[in-house]
Amino acid sequence: MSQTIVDTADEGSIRNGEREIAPERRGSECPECAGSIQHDEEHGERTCGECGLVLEADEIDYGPEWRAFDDTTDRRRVGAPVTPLRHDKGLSTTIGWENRDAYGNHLSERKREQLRRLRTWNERFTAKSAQERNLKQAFGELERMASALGLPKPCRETAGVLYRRAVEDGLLPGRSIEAMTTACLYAAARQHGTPRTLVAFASVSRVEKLPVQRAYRYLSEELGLQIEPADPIHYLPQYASELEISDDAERLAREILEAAMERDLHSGRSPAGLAAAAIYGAARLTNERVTQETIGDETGVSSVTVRNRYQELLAAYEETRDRR
DNA sequence: ACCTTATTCTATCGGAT
DNA sequence: ATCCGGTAGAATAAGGT
Repeated sequence: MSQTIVDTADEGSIRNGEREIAPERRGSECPECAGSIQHDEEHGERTCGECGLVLEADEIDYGPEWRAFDDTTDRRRVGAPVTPLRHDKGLSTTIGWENRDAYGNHLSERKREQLRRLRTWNERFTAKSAQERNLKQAFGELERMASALGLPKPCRETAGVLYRRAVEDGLLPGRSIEAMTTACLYAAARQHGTPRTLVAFASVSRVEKLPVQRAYRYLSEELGLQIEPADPIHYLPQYASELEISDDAERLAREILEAAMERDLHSGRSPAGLAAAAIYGAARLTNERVTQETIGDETGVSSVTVRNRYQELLAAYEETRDRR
């Protein structure tokens, strides 16, 4: 949470001119309804507590930078980040099997005994660090995929923790590291309410969708993960920004989805599809020109699904609206 | 592991703007 | 000319046996 403070302090200077955000938006009140702004670090968003308006998504990661920007030697920001993603340095030693010294001479019985004990222990340590190397590689992959998908830090950490548990519980044998890391990240993203579709993960991962899916099932089964179906509303911020939809439309889409959920229109339907359809419906209501094709391309949902969903979504929305 | 069912996808077309 | 809405059949997901 200390990061939250850093963010708000830096924001004014860093973001000046970089984004077209009206000054009043940086305050703590929502420009629409004057509700208080919640800084939701987990979702990487700043949202209004009252109306759900998302002011900013996909925030900058404020981790340590490892360098100083000014001409002083002050490296205040340097410091080891304490994170579950740490691993050991992977250093290890190998001891040869021959009972000879560096000149090829035979060793005394006493020395041989000593070497045997050393080998035994070295074996144990290197076995351990082999696992650490495995973790290191896996964490590197996690970072790569997470940043490709714009997933915030807490989410990556959860993924790291999940992966470590998976390794410790011996879930890895018979499965590729890639598939398992991807599965962990997928699970973590859903737990954190920043879901991405499996297809999206497959596109940044080095493995196909199927092994990832298998690994995910296995993972959630074995670790007893309780992950609820993704909430379509969580897809809205990313879709809206990819499609360059106005804030108004995004908020409208949110209302549409809420109305739909009241009527249980969402059960059995794919969350991503619902979100895409809500965006389309909202854009249509606010007279923003977006074709079903474009939505489909950007969201990975087919245009057929978009049109099938958006009509019933709008119907539900209008009904709820009329009752007020 | 296989089967069932509901949902989504691909491909396609006629009609509307 | 492009977009929309609908349809058929294939593919896929999830649950049950």
